[in-house]
Amino acid sequence: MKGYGQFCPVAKASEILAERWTPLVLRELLAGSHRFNDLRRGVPLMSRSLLSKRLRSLEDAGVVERRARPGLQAHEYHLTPAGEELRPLVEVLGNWGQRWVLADVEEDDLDPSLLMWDIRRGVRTEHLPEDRIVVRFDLRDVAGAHGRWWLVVGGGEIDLCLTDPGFEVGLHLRVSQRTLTRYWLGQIDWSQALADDLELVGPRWLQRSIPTWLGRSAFAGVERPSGPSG
Amino acid sequence: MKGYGQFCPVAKASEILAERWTPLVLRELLAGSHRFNDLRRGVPLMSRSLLSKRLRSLEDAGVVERRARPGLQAHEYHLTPAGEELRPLVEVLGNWGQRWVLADVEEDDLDPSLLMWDIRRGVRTEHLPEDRIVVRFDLRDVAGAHGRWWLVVGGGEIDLCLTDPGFEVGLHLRVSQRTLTRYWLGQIDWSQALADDLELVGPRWLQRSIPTWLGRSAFAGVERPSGPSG
DNA sequence: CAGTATCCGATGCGATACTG
DNA sequence: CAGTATCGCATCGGATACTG
Repeated sequence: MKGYGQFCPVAKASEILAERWTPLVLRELLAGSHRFNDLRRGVPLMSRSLLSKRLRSLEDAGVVERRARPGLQAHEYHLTPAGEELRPLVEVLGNWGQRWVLADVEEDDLDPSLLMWDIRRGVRTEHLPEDRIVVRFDLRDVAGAHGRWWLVVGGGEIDLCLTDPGFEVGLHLRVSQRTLTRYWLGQIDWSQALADDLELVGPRWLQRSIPTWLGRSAFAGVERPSGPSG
Repeated sequence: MKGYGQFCPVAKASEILAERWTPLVLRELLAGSHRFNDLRRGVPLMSRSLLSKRLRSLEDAGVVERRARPGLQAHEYHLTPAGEELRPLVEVLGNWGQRWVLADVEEDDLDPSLLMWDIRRGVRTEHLPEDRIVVRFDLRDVAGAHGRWWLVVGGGEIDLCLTDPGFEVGLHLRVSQRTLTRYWLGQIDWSQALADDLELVGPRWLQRSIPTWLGRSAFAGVERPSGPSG
């Protein structure tokens, strides 16, 4: 049996949406990913076959539209109007998760690639300095290739590299992935991150500017129940 | 693997909420069911073991509180503050389902018990006549025991019976379960139901009053995309 | 009534290999 | 790159039986 055998709108919506991975795929689509491998980057633990299958189900459900890319046999995945209207759902999920679930970040949920990809996507281009800056991130507790990143920003351009792009590094961050994740999520502020284990090396003015253009999660501002007025 | 391995609030919330049956269990709790078998009535196709298991998971997640009932070894299930804050989630799901999924009611989703139970719960007591009235429903296309119902309303009392309670029947409805379901869901109005296959037998004033106190789904008023301004 | 324990079949899903 | 097909296991979940 697939459905719930109920005419209730909550049940009919849940048949489509309350499946494993589906809300995360929607989150990625709503965040603006359209290509298969871009979507994959947002859900790295999901297998290709399953992502393919889910996209197909969502297409059948009228949530996703698959557009062929001319020449190639690849596609682009876009939300239909019905899919766009799922933004409130993902927001409500995220707000609730931020308020009630993320008491502490579990070790299993840390993922340096996901974090850096989010950071890249969240850079506030409107607050960037004019000139190009290379920011090096050293995630001190991450061994191997995923422990060093170069973020190239400025001049309307944002790039994230796992290998040294060669330009001079303007600012160098050394921080544990936990602290950077907690800052990203809004659990601690910049000064608390500095107090924990964030170290900055570089010109004073750059150290000052970075929190203005380094974004945070869309849910960073959600008030927690144990907070001031909760 | 159980979780999604992501620190994202959407992912953490989905680990708890985007599981099979879970949104429907939440719907029932939000609708005010607290006892195991009351919950079951709202999700009749869910097995007891699974409902038990889900309630346990929700308890572990801090969404449900299980209270022992003194003397008995039974419990009452109540939403915690975190659980109460899931009301917007269920509303968003229902709104979206109403707008985009319920194009037509599928045969598999019809369920006379669920429908009559919903109707019972939705009776607008504040619009009821003073005196007790017995309304008999004949679901003409439902064979067997679930095709005849007696709704006893009035004087602050609402009862739903599958067997003749013995009182004099004040109003008699004959209608297909599809038409009654479509009215309940807001897909057709009362006059359209009468035009389809709804027949009423009883005093004129009672025929007039019934649509004022017979409620409809909480999502009946949600505008459909193909509607006037969509 | 109000569940819990056990069994076992369905299927969900990841791994791998393959294709244009 | 952008997926799809196949295989096999692990888990989910329904049926049944059992308990206080």
